[in-house]
Amino acid sequence: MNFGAVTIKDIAKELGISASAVSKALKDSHEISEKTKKLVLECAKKHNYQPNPMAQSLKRGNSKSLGIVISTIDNQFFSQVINGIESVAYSKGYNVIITQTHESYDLELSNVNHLTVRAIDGLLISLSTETRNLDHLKYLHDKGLPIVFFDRVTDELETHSVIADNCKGAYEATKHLIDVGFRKIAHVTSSPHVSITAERLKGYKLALEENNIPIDEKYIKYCLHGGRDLAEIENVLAELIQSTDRPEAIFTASERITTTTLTILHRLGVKIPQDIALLGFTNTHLAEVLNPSLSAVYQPGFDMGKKATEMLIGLIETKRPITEFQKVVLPTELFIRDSSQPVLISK
Amino acid sequence: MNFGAVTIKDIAKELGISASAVSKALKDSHEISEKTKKLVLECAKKHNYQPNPMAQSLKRGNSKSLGIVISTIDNQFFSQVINGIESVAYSKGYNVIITQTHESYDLELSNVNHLTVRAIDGLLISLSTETRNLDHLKYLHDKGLPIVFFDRVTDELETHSVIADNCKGAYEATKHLIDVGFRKIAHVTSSPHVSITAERLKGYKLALEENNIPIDEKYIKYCLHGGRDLAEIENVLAELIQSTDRPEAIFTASERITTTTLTILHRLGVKIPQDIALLGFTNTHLAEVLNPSLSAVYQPGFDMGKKATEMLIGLIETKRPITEFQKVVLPTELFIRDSSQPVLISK
DNA sequence: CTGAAAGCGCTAACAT
DNA sequence: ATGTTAGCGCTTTCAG
Repeated sequence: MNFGAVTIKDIAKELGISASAVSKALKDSHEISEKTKKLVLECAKKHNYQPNPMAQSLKRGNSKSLGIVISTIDNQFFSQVINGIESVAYSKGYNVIITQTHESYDLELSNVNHLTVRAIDGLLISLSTETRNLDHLKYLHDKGLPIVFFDRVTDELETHSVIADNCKGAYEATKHLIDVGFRKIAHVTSSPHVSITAERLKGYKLALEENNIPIDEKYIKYCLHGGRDLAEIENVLAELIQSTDRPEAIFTASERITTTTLTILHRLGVKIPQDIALLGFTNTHLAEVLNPSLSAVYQPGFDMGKKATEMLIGLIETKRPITEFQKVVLPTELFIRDSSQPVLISK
Repeated sequence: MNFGAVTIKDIAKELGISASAVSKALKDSHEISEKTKKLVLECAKKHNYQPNPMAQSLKRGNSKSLGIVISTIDNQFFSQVINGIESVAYSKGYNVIITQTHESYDLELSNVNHLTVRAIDGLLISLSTETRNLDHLKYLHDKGLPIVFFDRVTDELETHSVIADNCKGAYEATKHLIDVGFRKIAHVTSSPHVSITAERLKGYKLALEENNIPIDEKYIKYCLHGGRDLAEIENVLAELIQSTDRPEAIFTASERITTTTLTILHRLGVKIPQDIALLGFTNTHLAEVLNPSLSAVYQPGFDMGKKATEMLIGLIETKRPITEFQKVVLPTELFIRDSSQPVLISK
């Protein structure tokens, strides 16, 4: 708390004027004389006066804070998003409360509840892998809470959203694998109920179709919990590797699945890219120093956070109700490195 | 905000009783009849009553939130610390406001100010690399704000702190490098004004001394901004590499310096460990799949956050003033991988 | 057992 | 130009 805080009352008393005069002077009201203003400002500075945000919030009915719900902070992509969010939130006087779902619906529910109980002015959310029922968000949205979705979004609520161009990113990635000569390309992805899964899958299939490669469902593997635990991805990879018709390349669909796949293949002694090539969505800045250097689809995490927050604050601060909702799509970037090359160019 | 929120007043009106009765019933006061309590509880549940936290805070003079100041969230070590912090904060009903200094004193100053203005009940801080003057924290501490330091700490304030056993971690790392046969061991570290720098340097020197290796100042390189930008580390590494007496191994002192060093050496075409061996502090879960797999000193980030938060909440919630302050030291773990081996055992 | 009233710090409509 | 008052939602004496 505002320890030993000086209040408006204290200043009023010291100056022998009323509290409301001080309040008005502090916000440079036209109905206060210059002399008094100067006096008040000086006194406030002298005592390092800071308005009590609780009192202001109670009065104004806002909290100047934004809630964020993501799967986990311990993830390059999301920490970049958070950096983007903070870069605009702080400059507009909002602070930010981050909560993590760890891909669990129950945690998402309790986090959203916790946040709204704690009084936020708006919510930024990337849905958990498990989430299928959106009633908790619809309820709040109907009550008037501004919400902006990013990354894992939904069409069930009418509001703004920001995503990467997942379909195109996946398309380019798959096309690259085809271009360098692979035809048996597996796709390891998250739960089919998550928006990004569908979008990335679409891009993957598109690239195959365009190149007359039949889509083989046994090469498409879902991790229902988004790869929250290693075992989930281990099982899926074991199936692919032990398959009689083993894929030549794997295209992985998320930060965690990508890096975990690399780790598991390493442990299994599967050589990349000789035994199996690998390319995946990841924002790790270590991609070029991995073994082998990792071909990657990079998402503009920082910009995504930035854009989502701008839109959210727009929703919060606008007077009239919004009727037009935007779906912002940000481009991804494809980085070709060694892990997706059919012949390893060793250094 | 609590959108369309039901207040105590609303419940009171609906039930035809007074607001204070409702308030008391809600906290199961002994001076309210069981019958009324049941009525109130039912009504509250029916309308999904949530107390307004602003009003409660204003009344109680606390905010149930903790401020965190770290250098950056985009860092495995710190994101693990945050996970630890949240694990205890939420369970005790506190929420958490994270701010980043990006190693800048000015940002630290404005963040700390922002946080206290926003009314926090306590502060968890890892000092920025640039910070030398602690007046901003002393001032708040004197006013009674509970503060717990972690990671980069100071002796200038009398309060709890939690650190890794940096000296021992550095000692073990250096000793390992000596044991496998290196004698020319460089140390690339952060600013000499930061606590962890001194501690790690001490361990480094201790290991050298114990093995009768003279300490050579030209092998000790400081990054005054903690390696905030690449160029800083590039310069330092260039000096080491171009030295006529090039070191055989480098021991790096922080998450960012370690991973950046690996990246730069890669780009320069310096082979690890053949040309130069590398071992450093890092918490990245990708260490084993780096090229080469990276020998690392691992800090218990999660436990550090957990412990620091437990102590902070202890300070906040205790009635009587604390006189005994603890300095908790958590063990590090050394992982030997390929990057520190004099002969690479290739797979 | 229940209610009335005051007050946390700030603001704004309404006096003066 | 300045002061008075009421009230945001909740808690806590203090009366009844």
